[in-house]
Amino acid sequence: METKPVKVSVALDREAWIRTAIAALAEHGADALRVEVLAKRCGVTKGSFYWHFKNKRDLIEAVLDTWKRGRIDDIRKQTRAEPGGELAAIYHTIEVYAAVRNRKGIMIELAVRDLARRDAAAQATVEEVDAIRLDCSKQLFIGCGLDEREATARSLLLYAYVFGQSLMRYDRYARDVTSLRRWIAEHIAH
Amino acid sequence: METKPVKVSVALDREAWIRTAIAALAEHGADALRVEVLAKRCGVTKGSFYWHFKNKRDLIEAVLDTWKRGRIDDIRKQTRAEPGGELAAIYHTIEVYAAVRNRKGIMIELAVRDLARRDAAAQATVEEVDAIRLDCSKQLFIGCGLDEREATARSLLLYAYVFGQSLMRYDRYARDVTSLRRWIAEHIAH
DNA sequence: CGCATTCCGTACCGAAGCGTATGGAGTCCG
DNA sequence: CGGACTCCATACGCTTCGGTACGGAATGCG
Repeated sequence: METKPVKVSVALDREAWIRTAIAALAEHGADALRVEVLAKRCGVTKGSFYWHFKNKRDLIEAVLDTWKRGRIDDIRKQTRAEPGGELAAIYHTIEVYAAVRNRKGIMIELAVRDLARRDAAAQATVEEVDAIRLDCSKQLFIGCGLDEREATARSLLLYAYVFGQSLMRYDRYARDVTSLRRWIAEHIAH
Repeated sequence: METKPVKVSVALDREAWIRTAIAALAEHGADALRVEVLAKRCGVTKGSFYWHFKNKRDLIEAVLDTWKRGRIDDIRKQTRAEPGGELAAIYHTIEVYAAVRNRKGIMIELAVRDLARRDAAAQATVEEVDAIRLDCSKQLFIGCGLDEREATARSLLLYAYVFGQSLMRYDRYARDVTSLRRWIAEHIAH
């Protein structure tokens, strides 16, 4: 019982490392997960790191787990649409990933997907999150009255579009990017 | 004049390094561009590398340049559609990036885009290629009779979809992935 | 007070990375 | 034959990274 405050403190510091790691992931990509670099960022040294984590792999898996839980929570929130609000939820999902705002979240998303190309655990994490995302989005489309096949397809198109769009820079491609995005969002939604 | 055969040979070896680098890029991602690793792959040592290249940066820019020229050539070919064949060219473009086949090309594409997030030169290269791709694709849609706004939007949607789709694993998402992809391709094309 | 636990700093090791210097084998050419 | 040039191997220095070992300050607790 008396170990409770201690463990809380430990958990906090471990969480601080994970938060710093995710921030580094957002700013410098997947290869920014270097122990001494993160230590400097935390204002401590490696000694602290190897107290809280078994090794680098331990941190990576903790980061993946934290990221996964955060994504799943977000998905649940966005999908918890009252009947009749499905279309609005769909538009909201598209807009959340529309570059400008939420840039940090997008950068993390891309960094994790980059990790997934060389790391089986990251690959599994991404697949799990994507499966939930696709399914929840599909339910929204079904709630709009679409049949199974169309809902499935539109859901995949939605996420493939938002991720692919975050890989590109099309500022100069069109005069009115906002109008462009709106057309696409409408074309995906219905 | 007599230096001609020599220079050809030199160019060939330099090209061999670049080809090896691009192959490593496809297999192990952006951080696979390491001098000694590539040297082992080429069956030589660093001594050869630093004869053909000033430094690692020199190789990266050569790789980017080679990739850029290859992409632009491909785009020109795919877009050189005879009048009336625009729609077929659009479908072909989508199918080329549909994961299964051409996996190597997709992996290179993702690796270069990963580089672009931390490297200004790579960023510029990607932007240049994307600009041409989007423009050529837009012309195809215009050739199908669409107005400027819709052609612009569908073109962006097309490329964002194919890139984003290559970031995901949706094998288990639907029973008939082929049917899924066909629905989406038709929805993007018209 | 004194001991144990928590948390972190320091020092060190081996591996791997980039880049340089230098020599040497082969080739071309007068 | 002999020099010059091409291409690469070897050896080295420097830095960074992951990981371990150990010590020490701080804190809590009997």
